[in-house]
Amino acid sequence: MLPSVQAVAERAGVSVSTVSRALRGVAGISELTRKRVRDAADEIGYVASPSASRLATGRTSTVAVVVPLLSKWFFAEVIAAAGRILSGEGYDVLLTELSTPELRRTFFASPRLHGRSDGVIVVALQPTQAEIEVLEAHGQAVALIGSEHAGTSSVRVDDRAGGRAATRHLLNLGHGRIAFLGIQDAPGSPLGGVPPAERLLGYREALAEAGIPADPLYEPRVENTVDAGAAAMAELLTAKEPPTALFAASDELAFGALSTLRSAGLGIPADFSVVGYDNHELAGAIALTTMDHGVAAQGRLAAEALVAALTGGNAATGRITPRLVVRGTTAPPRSLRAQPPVPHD
Amino acid sequence: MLPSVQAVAERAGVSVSTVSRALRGVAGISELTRKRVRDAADEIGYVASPSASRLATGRTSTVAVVVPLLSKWFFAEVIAAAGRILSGEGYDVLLTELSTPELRRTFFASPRLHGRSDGVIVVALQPTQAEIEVLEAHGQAVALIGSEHAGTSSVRVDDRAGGRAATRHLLNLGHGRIAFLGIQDAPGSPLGGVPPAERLLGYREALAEAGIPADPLYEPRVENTVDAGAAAMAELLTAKEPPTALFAASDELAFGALSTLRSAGLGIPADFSVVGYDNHELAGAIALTTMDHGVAAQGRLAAEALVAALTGGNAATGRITPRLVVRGTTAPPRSLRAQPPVPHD
DNA sequence: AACAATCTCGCAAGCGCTTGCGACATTGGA
DNA sequence: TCCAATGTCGCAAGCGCTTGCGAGATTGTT
Repeated sequence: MLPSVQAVAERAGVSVSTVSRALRGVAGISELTRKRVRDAADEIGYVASPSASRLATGRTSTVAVVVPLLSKWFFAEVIAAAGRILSGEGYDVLLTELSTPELRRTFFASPRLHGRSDGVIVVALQPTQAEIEVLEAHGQAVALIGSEHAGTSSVRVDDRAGGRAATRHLLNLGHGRIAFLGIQDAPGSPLGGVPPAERLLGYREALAEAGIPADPLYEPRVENTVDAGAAAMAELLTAKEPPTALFAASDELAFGALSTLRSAGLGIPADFSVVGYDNHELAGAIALTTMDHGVAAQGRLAAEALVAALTGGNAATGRITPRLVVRGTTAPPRSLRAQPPVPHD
Repeated sequence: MLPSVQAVAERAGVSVSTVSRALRGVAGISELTRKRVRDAADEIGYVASPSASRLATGRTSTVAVVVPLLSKWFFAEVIAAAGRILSGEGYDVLLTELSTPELRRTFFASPRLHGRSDGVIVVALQPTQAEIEVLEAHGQAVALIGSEHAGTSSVRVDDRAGGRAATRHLLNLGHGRIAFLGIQDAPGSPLGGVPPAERLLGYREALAEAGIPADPLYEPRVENTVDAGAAAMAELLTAKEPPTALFAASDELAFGALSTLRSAGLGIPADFSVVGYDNHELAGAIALTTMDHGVAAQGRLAAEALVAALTGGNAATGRITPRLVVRGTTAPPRSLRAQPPVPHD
């Protein structure tokens, strides 16, 4: 039991209400007594009991961050970025990992957060309209990352543009046979929704622009893990006419693909080009060419939107356009490299 | 404003105190009325206000997890593992990132956590005895990861044994010139303490066992990043007599070293062997031989120890012995490979 | 000099739950 | 049949803070 308002009040010779107002900067207290109170509080090391003030005000100054899988770099990075904004604004951050469909279901069904947080940032997971409404019914302001819904704050990444850019980069290098390695929810994954197909659409658009027909065999979709990426790449190499380049929908998939390519004896980027998606913390270490979609920025924007909503603003949606980061895994296909450039026309 | 005890009490035709006791399983309530109360509560979707019960009981059912840097895999993994235990036990988990010395200082100086959490898991950061006492003075039970202090729970990794094992692996392969790449706090890092020198000690021990003198030039220490690892490796390659193998104190450093080695044209593991430390999520993707020190287990053990302490147990310390995971970055040195094995005596 | 407008601050009633204590009902034993 | 044990439940006093309202004190106006 640390000192209470009582103690401060006595020490400063004022009432508890004055202490409360003085310490929180409420108007109607003279500068002089305010200072006196502050000093008294400092002297005895007073700090208001969160539970008590939460009970009295009904606000918790806490926001929950909900992710499907904490240990993946993307989520950790988002949380870190959001957390910095949030704690800077005086909010506590409550962490919730919904790593199984079971957890996910009960989370959205029960009033779990009620009275625990004022708002929640939902990362990926693609909550349904109904699920969002449940959260709101329990007094939560909500901000979305990786999905969007009319009327609720969110940060939107233009993955279609990203997909286009990645693919065009490969096309511009001269590749004609470009495969796309997409993400598909594993059974038992908590994501509960089709992950962004936008990257695939961007890929197809770019191909169409170049007059190249889409080929289903070039569009495998697998679970988002290194191993799955490796396996899928191996599969692609067995095609009658294997691709000369790969656009992977995540860096992890790209990592897997690269490891398969390397152990297959293919030179990167001499024999095969790969571009990833994320600009993972370790993409640089592997020299992976990839799309940076501002992961930290996503967290930051969501946090800012939520704070705004919590302080009287209304729903806002941030936008991010991914940008290409060229490193060492992309180059013109071998077929083009020996011969001099063909004069156009 | 969701339903309160009042509402449940009226609906069930009992007093609020009975509702409270019935719902929390306190003895002294007949099974019949208990059920009646439970039903009433379910029907109107009642859930107790955390703030109110926290205020009344003085317990928060929350534990804080404090890390220096959230976005690093190690910390994310620890948090994830600890979080699963904690939420399984009914605790909320509060996240605190102390990414600057400034944040670190004010965190340990102020009663930040007071009334917010019942306990705290401090990961790395190596808090001083005094800092721990401050936490305890503010009513926190504490569990340590990556440091230890008499009387407080902690999980201890035998890094010396780990260092020995990694180095012996290299020695056993026949390497004689083995460098150690250690971790050193960057200025401005929040760690605030010398990171585990134990790995270095283990390395030296193994060397001594083999009768190989330690060489300061073979023991650079750098910031724990991929880039720093890459730079340090480059430096090592300029030695008059460069090493043929490296034991890196973290996988990130190893990643950096590998990238330097590869771009230097050295074959891995043909020309150079590397063993890391962590068994990073992506170590497999790179086929990195490394020491697994049960990162998730560390989080789990700390959480369990804390829960035990919170429920009346006393300080416990978990122990972990790292184990070697052999992958593709280690092999006998080139010098040994051409010639047939020498018959031992 | 008198009165209205402002400033400052204290009173007291909550916020929604927990819990010690006592009242009443029920049961069993003598 | 009477009394002591036991079992169930309600009363009411907090837990520590916030805040509407009103009382004095202070300042400015005419």
